[in-house]
Amino acid sequence: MSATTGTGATRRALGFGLRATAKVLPEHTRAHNRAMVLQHLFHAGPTSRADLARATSLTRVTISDLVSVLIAEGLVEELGVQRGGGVGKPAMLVGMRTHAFQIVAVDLSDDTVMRGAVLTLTGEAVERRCLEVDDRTGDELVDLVEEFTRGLLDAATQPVVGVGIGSPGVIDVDGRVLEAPNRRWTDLPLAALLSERLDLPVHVANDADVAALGEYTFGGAEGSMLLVAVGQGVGAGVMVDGARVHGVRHAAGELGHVTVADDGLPCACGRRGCLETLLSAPALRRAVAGLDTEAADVALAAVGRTLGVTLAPVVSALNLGEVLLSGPADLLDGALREAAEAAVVERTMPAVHTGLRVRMATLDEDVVLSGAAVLVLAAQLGIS
Amino acid sequence: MSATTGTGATRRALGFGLRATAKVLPEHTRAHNRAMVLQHLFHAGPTSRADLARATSLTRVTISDLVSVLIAEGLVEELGVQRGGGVGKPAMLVGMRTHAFQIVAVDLSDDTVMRGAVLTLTGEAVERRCLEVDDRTGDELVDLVEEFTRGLLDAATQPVVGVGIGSPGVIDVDGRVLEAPNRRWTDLPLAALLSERLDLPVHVANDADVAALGEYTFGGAEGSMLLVAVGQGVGAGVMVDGARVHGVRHAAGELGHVTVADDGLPCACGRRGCLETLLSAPALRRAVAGLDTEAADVALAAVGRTLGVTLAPVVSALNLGEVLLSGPADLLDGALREAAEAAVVERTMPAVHTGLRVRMATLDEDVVLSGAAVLVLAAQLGIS
DNA sequence: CGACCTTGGTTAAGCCGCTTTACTAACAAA
DNA sequence: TTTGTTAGTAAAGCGGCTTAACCAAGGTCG
Repeated sequence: MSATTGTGATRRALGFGLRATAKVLPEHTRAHNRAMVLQHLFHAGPTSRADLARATSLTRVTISDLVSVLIAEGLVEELGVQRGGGVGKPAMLVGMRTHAFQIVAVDLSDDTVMRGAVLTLTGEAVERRCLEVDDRTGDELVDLVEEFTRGLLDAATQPVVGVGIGSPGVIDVDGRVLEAPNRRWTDLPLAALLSERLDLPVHVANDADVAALGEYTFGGAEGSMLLVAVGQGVGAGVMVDGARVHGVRHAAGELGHVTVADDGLPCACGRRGCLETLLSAPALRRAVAGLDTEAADVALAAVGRTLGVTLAPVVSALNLGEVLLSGPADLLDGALREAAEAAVVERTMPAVHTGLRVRMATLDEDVVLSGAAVLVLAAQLGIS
Repeated sequence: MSATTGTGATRRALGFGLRATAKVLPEHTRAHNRAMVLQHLFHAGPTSRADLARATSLTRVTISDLVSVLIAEGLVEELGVQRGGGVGKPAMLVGMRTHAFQIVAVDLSDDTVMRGAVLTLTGEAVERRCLEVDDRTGDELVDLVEEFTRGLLDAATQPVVGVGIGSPGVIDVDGRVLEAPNRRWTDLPLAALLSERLDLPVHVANDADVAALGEYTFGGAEGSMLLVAVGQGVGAGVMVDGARVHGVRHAAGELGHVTVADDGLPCACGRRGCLETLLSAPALRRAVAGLDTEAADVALAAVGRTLGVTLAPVVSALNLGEVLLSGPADLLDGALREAAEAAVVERTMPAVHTGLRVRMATLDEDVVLSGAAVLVLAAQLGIS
């Protein structure tokens, strides 16, 4: 027989044992290669057509064609010839028009205030807004999000590619909020709803997942990484081999309610000793309240160690390259982080922990907004 | 701008922040759709062209063309008309010729004896062989594997699609053994070497990873799952959203040397309290030696609980659907398994553990052989 | 200085792979 | 027997990439 090589088809588990793959058409080829070009321009900056061809291993002909379409769409522009090259005809640089389009991003991770921004395609904030939530929940909260988003859309000075939203809760790939107790959202198709009302592509995902995505694309994080987002609670976003992990019930990353202390404090979830009872902004502030620096560091290190102990099996199972901490730096970036790193290193084998870093996220308060932007970039342009 | 939708391009992290995607050509479209057809025939059995078209959402024309090629290659055959249908022309069933090709699989997970088999495409063993290793290591062991494989190839009664090997150690995607201390293999391109010598496609992967793959394809396991392989040590294979997890340094699944006891027994790795000091066939046998059934169950339950405590964060981070245990059933399938399941459930939130099962692997001693076969099926035919 | 070389980019022709449309084949129901 | 329904094939067309051949615009070198 001929040793024909099949593709590594993207698979998805469907119920019991049935695997579905989607058909691929010639135009998907185009979409893929187009995304590859945009991806390159996005990360490497202005590039000549010839260099694009070399980078993608497509031919100059195909690249030229592709670029001409992108120029016609306004996504790309010619930037003049590259001076000072060697022999041969000097190259014409083409680059993404990163400021000619904008993205609206909304961060719902805080219970009390929603934050939003108008961003360029490179994630620079052009306009920021905040809005008190005033204990609104359920449909009322949806209306408020819509209104808030409309305001941001009005503030946009360029065509908007789409809206990205990071929200707490369990959210499926289509942006349906399956469960977000604090918001009183259950099985709410938030993305579809807003997309309909705003007549724009809207993408919704879990805030911690989105934060991980943001760090991956804008923060330079590795493709196998876990981000621990510390706020009113704890969540995590996980990326494996460059792809977001969703899990069987879309609940991947729900680390806040793993038991970490056998006779720990009671938790809001009804059980005892959850990670969240120790590691959350309020819990940490309580833990260090009234202590001098030294004593506070001891307390923080204890929490850090617990985090490290909890993450060691995860790091081993996935052979992660990085663990990022996101949240209040005064609490996390110090004794806590160091103790967590030490514990992970101490409790894993060298093959797993060599090269591993436990570090702070680089995007600070904008992680979720940036990540929400990546959600849009990835879905609309294939960039991440 | 036009709201063009990009593809979810397959990405891979390359060093720091650089992402590479491979170009896609029209013929990749073909390969993908071809794999999809084979995949369907493999899992659903004989199917008419018209049903294949409906299942894949390709047109009957394309399916007919694809099938005719597969028939010409000998991979597929017509099986006569489907009797007793409703109105209309009765359909001609086509099916994979699962017995017209064979796969050679080798299991190197045991230190002392290598096991191998000639399998049909559905994983049925046609011939089994064993060979004492006699403390051979390094190049000598490679030669022995080659000789052993040659024997199996000679025993094959049908054309062989390829050779699959499951081996302990850290192994990269190209089948290069980066590190396998007990075999004295370091940075050994085993797959390339054997492929060259045997003039056949050879695929090599970690034994636990391969076991997970086997359970996924032949054992009906879910797409987000972790398999704990207990033998002379402990390893794990992880699948997330239907794809194998490799990790940054190809060391994903190395759970044996996670610390689980703060002042535990000394481990061969030089540290103390590794999971492997409690959970391995020898360690378990020692633990229950001389105990009556009840006392043995208490001892096994203690280990099971430790395993559950270790896995709880992993299950939460990935929202796994299943955890499988593979190894000696007399030790694992009972108090140990139940305690592990109880601990995972007890220590994770409902959204994570509802629907989760901790169960025994179904393929018993053949897991690694079956998995090695899947390695070949996936690489050569796109089936998994 | 002009011929030649090198590199960037475009045009034309061709192949591959899918779709739509239109056809034939084979059966059940009326 | 006619009609309707479903399976499968044939022909034409379109999208998307490649190769081959070309022009453009600069260096290098005799």
